[in-house]
Amino acid sequence: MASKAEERRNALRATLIEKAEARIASDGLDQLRARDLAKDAGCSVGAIYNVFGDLNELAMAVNARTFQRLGSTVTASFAGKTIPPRDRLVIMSHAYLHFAEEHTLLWRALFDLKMSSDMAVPQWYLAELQAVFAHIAGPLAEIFPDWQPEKIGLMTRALFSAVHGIVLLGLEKRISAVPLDQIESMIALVLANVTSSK
Amino acid sequence: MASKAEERRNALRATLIEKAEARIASDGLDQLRARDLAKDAGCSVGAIYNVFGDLNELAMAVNARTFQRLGSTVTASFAGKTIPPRDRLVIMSHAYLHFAEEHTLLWRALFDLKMSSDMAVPQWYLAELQAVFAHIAGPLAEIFPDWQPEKIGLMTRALFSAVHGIVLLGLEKRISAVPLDQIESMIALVLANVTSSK
DNA sequence: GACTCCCGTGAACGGCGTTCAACATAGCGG
DNA sequence: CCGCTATGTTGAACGCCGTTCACGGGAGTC
Repeated sequence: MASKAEERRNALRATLIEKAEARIASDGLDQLRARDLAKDAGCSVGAIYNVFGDLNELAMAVNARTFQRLGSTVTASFAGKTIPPRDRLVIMSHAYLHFAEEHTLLWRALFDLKMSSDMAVPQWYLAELQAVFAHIAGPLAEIFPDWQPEKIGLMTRALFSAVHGIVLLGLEKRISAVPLDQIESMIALVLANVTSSK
Repeated sequence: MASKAEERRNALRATLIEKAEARIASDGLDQLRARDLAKDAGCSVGAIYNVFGDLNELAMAVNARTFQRLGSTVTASFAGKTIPPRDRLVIMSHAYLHFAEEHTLLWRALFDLKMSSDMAVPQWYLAELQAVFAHIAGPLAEIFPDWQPEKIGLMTRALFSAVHGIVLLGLEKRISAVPLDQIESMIALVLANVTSSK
């Protein structure tokens, strides 16, 4: 049976993801080195390539975890409470901001990784994204009951992108070190104006 | 006199910037190679390092040009015309979008370059950014004459970041290949709702 | 014409991701 | 319990990268 071998393989896979995540979290995706990783995981460099095709695949696996944790955090921010749709959008956005701020390098790795080259976008990626979009589209449909689904969809993506942009540039130190509560204000300001009925 | 030498040095500097820009525009910042560049410019690899400290400095010089052209494009989009402040914001944003779409790789290099490490943010960078902010703050002050300058400044940065985010994710193929006119609609949708008086 | 200084040159260096021939080991039929 | 094979593991080696530096040649000076 291959259970022994497969078990070790899965154990190594888990270890590699864990160590890679730690290294990305502390030093950034661009500082991930195969030799460092082998040392961290107590294996040889070649062993990495028996589990993952290349370092990108490993980084993808880390991103999958990060993305899921991000989704859970955003979902948990409003779950179980009864909150007006406008406030729900603000609370979710703030949850997104705080996740990005607390796990900046892991969060950045989600977008720094270039997967355009060869393979298609993985399934889990689109699934998580759709879940996030659904969380935004729901409140929007409540706020604008007369809007067509297409317009709701467009606004959903627009709002997600807008909040993402505010968080991205707000956390970027070189442009302007914006205090966290000011970034919160920016998000609230934009969302309040966008979602206020005319 | 050092005029002969200095002349050649400046000529090489200009050539290197030109060739580097061409290579970034066609292949992206991460495909910029010192050896390729030396071949393009007809010099040795070492000569590059007599003009620039490293390839980052050269990429910075390319970014400076790109940033100035971006600023000119956005400014020209509404110059000389008398346009209501709301429409001016939309027109500027669309000019930003089209510049990013037409010079995607050069535009992306503006943000991909990591200058956090050692040196301070260059002066031209902040100056150009302030010019862009001024173009946004003007219309905003017209639309919201009763807002405090601090709130105008916050909204200025928020709107810039939001539009940037919409353009960024809209042009990102992996998330969803959004047609250009849909990105325009998203920007218009957000700006219309943000700048509409309640 | 000789001397000096400076700058372009490209081979060399260290570090990277990735590969692969050599080796170790686990599973298995006898 | 013993070979035999097939699969997993290893780390030296490969090719490519940015960057450096000892060398050689050409310009400026007397």
